Amino acid sequence: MFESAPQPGTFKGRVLFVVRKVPPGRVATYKSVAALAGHPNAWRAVGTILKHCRRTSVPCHRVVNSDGRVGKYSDPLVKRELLRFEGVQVAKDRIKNFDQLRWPDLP
DNA sequence: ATTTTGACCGTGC
DNA sequence: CGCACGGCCAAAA
Repeated sequence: MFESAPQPGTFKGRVLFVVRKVPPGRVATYKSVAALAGHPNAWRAVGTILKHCRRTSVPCHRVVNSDGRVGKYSDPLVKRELLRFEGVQVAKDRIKNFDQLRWPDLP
């Protein structure tokens, strides 16, 4: 029921820690999360990890694809709704103003 | 332990 | 816009 706290030292733990920091109304990419977690090329693994992560502990709905598409979810419809509820506008599986909503901020 | 799969990314046609 | 390939990492088979 209660998820264990992110274990620092494991890649998984750092990934969850990073995703937790994503502010509401903003979105992060799998690639960025991987980079912040210390493995710049492990974006694919990030997807695998977030899949295991069920709602409630981590806002995994704020992690999207690099090209601005919303990406998969246990229930894609729910993901769009959650984002929309936080003020993120989505049209055709695409995030509007993607570069501006990205977190961390684009250089 | 080895092989396959996948909530991905980038390039190319 | 669409589709095909290659690449990388962790989890599942």
